[in-house]
Amino acid sequence: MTAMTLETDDDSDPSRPLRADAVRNRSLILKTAATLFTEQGIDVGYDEIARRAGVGVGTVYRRFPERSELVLALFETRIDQMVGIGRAALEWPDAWDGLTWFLTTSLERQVADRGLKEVMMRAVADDGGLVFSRNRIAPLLDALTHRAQADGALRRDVGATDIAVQLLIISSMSVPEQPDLWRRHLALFLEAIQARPGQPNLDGCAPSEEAMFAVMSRMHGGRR
Amino acid sequence: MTAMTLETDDDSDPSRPLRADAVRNRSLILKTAATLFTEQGIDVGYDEIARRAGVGVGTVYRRFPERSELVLALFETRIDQMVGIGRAALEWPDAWDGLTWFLTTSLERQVADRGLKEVMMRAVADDGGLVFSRNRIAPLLDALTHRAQADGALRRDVGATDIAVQLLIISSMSVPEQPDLWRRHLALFLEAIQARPGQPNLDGCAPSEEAMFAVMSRMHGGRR
DNA sequence: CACAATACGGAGAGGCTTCTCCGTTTGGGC
DNA sequence: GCCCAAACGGAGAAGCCTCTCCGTATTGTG
Repeated sequence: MTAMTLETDDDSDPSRPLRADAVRNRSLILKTAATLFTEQGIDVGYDEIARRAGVGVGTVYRRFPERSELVLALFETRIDQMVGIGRAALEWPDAWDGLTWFLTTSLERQVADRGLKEVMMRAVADDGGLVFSRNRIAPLLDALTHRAQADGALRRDVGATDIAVQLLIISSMSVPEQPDLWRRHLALFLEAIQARPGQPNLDGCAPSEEAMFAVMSRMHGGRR
Repeated sequence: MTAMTLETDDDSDPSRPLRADAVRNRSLILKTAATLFTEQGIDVGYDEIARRAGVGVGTVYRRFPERSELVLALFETRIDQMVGIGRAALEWPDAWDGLTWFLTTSLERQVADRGLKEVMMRAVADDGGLVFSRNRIAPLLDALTHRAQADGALRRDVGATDIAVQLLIISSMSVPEQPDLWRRHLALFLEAIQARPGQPNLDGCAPSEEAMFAVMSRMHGGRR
């Protein structure tokens, strides 16, 4: 399920391989963190990860001095998949259906995985090591937006950042009490952004990058 | 600006009046907290309040052992105003316009006052002393919803709780970078919930009280 | 098998809150 | 003006993080 591909640690000498016990512990930590991140989000304490992995805190810090290294090692493949979904959506014959499918599928994944949802949010808001995922997904959403507008299906006064903000907001609507609540509100949003004759124009303009950052970090409380 | 009407403290003997210095400090604290709550939200540390009011922390804790007492003392009148707005909205000749006006006006107030926004959220999510405000506003939103539906202006498959959830979510969209962003998204939401011929039906059902609670507490991180 | 080099564990330092407690000050009835 | 109840201030206890450090254990190489 998880990558193991990254050379996140042993910063000094890249050739020196990890000792056998270190390798064992590293994957123990990754496996444990994967579970904890999905269930409780990417802010679980290192102490908790260490305890559940049966290692000392020191070991976790030694292997992943930056939390973002741990997060990246675990979510890289999932972000790759999101990018894949975006590209596939661009291939759909109908632009609107492609956009719809992209939003639905992204949300399905984010709703099932609290960690992923947070990664997507922080990817926008953080100045840390997660920005890269924003840089990979934003152009896709842009392309999907423009394509649907060119097609006359999406209203011209909404921007990709409007959609991004709503996407992340709607993803916060998944609660155990009513797991499909987000689908209703996605449906409502989709109806709202569909181009329709005689539609009044929206005031203002789509959020700037900075405004979107601000909304996102406000939304989750914004750690570190 | 603030109430001073509540008998929040001196729990033991209600007859015993506060000493002059206590009264002076109490209103100092209220004045300071009013500013801090509006600017930084209702979770500012008591230490901060005490420092800015020029009193000791002990004094703040003595006067307001429960944070909710302090919050209530400060937001009661503002909540009264919200109720007033709701009632006024019900008087509008056109049901849809009344609902629209209510949502816009509530949001204007919440956006200008971080504390108020949080109070409205917690009023929903908390089991603390704030539930009462939820109990006062919910019936009004209910009435506004039903009225607009009876009028054929509001689609019948959205519930008051759908609107409540969106209301609070949109209020989180106010950021200094783009202070009017929320207006765009309110406009979109309003278009989405307007009744229109040949509209597809929404799946699922409006959030239960519990689901709404859960969304709200998740939204802000949910203290205490 | 010996002995670096490497890695381990977890106590505890440091930083942040919230909240308590008690020695000192202040108020106001007499 | 005296005196005690009432109120004050703020040091510090307690809880909860993150992160470091160092004595001990494990690895694998010559």
